[in-house]
Amino acid sequence: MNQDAEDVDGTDEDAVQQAREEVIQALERSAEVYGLNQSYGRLYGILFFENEPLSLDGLVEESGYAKSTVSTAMQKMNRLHLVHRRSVPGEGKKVFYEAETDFWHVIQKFLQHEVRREIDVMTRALDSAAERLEDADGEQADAYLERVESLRTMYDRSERLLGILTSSSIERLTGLLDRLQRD
Amino acid sequence: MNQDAEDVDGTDEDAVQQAREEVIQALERSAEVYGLNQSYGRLYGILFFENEPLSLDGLVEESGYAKSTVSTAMQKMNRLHLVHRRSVPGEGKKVFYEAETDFWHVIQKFLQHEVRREIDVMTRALDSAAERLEDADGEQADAYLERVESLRTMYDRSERLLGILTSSSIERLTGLLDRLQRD
DNA sequence: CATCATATTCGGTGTATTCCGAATGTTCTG
DNA sequence: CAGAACATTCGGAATACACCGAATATGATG
Repeated sequence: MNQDAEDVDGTDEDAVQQAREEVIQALERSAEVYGLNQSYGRLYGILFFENEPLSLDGLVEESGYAKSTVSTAMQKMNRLHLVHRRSVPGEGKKVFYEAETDFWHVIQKFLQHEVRREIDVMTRALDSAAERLEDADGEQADAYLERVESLRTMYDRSERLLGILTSSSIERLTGLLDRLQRD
Repeated sequence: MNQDAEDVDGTDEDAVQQAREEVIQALERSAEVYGLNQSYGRLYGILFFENEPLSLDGLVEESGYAKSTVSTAMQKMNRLHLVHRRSVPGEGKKVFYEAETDFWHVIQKFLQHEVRREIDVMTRALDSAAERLEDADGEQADAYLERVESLRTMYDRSERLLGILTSSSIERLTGLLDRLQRD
C-alpha cells in the first residue's frame, strides 16, 4: 500500500483513537466488576489518556455526558480517590481533575475509610451482643455467644491485617510476598 | 429485681433474640458496604446463627422474604461463595444452605474468579491497543503508548500478586505480614 | 458590590433492580 | 408413571438509580 504522508497521518490518527477507545471500553467493564457505573470507567479513562489535568467542561465535551452527570460522578470518584481535584493557577475557581494511576493507593484508601468503618460498626455490634448473651442463660445463648465470639476473633484479625496493609507500600508488600512464595 | 424462673427465661429469650438481631442488622449494613443488597446480609446472618444447614423454606420462614426472593439471593451468594449448598441424607432433593464463615476464603474466590477475569480482559485490551499504537506514528501515539505500557506493567504486577494471594492461607499471609511489620 | 464564569443541586424522566405471587420445572416416591 | 414436594423461572408492581436540563449557589474579578 503506497500512501502519501497525509493519508498515513489520517490512518494513524484513526488507529490511535481506536486504541484509546479500546482501553476505555475495558475500563468501563472493569468499573462494573467493582460495582461502579460504566460511566465512571469512561470518565476515568478519558482522564487517564490526558496528559494534563482536565476541566469539568473538558470532561463533558469528551464524554458526551451532561455537566451535572460529570460533576456528581467526579465527586464520587474523588471520594474513592480514583481521581484528584487540582486547581490550576490563573484559571480562577475552575476545577481540574487528573486520574490516580496507583491502584494500590486507591485500595489502601478504601480499606482505611470504608472497610475501617465497617469493621468498627460490626465490632461494636458484636461487643454489645456478646454482653447481652453473657448475661443471659440457656443453651441458645451459649451457642449464639460462641458464634459471636468467633466472628469477633475474625474481625480482630482483619483489623490487624488492615493496619499492616494500609501502612505498607506496594513495593514492600510485593517484595515480602515474593519471599513468602519462595519459602 | 426478684423474678421467678419463668420470667427470667422469658427475659433471657428476648435478650438473646435481640443480640442476634443486632448482629444481623450489622451484617445487613456490611453487605451494603460491599455492594450487596441488605437482604443478603440478613439471609447470611440467619444462616450464621443456625447450627445446622437450613432449608430454603426455613430461610423463607425466618426472613419473611418470598421464596423466589430467597432462591435467587441464595444462588447469587452461592456463586460468591458466601454460602454453600448442602444436601442432607434422607431429605431427598431438598437443598440446605450453610454460611461460609471464613471470609478470607470468600475473598480468595472473588480474586480468582471475578478479578482474574477482569485482569484478563484488560490485559488483552492493552496488548491490542499497544500493537496498534506501535504501528502508528506521531507524538499522540507515543504518549498513549507510554500510558498503555505503564498500565500494562501495573496489571502484570497485580497478576503476580493475585497468584500469591489466591494460593496462600490466611495464616501464612498474616504470619508473613506480621514479620514484615516488625522489620 | 455587580457581573461573569463556573460548579453544584434539584426536579423530572426513563431505565434497571428488588421483590412478590403465580406458573413452570425437576426430582423423588409410591 | 402419577403425584407430591420441592426449587426455579417468569411477569408485573413498587422502588431505586442514572442521567438530563434548568435553577441555584459559589467564587473570582473588575
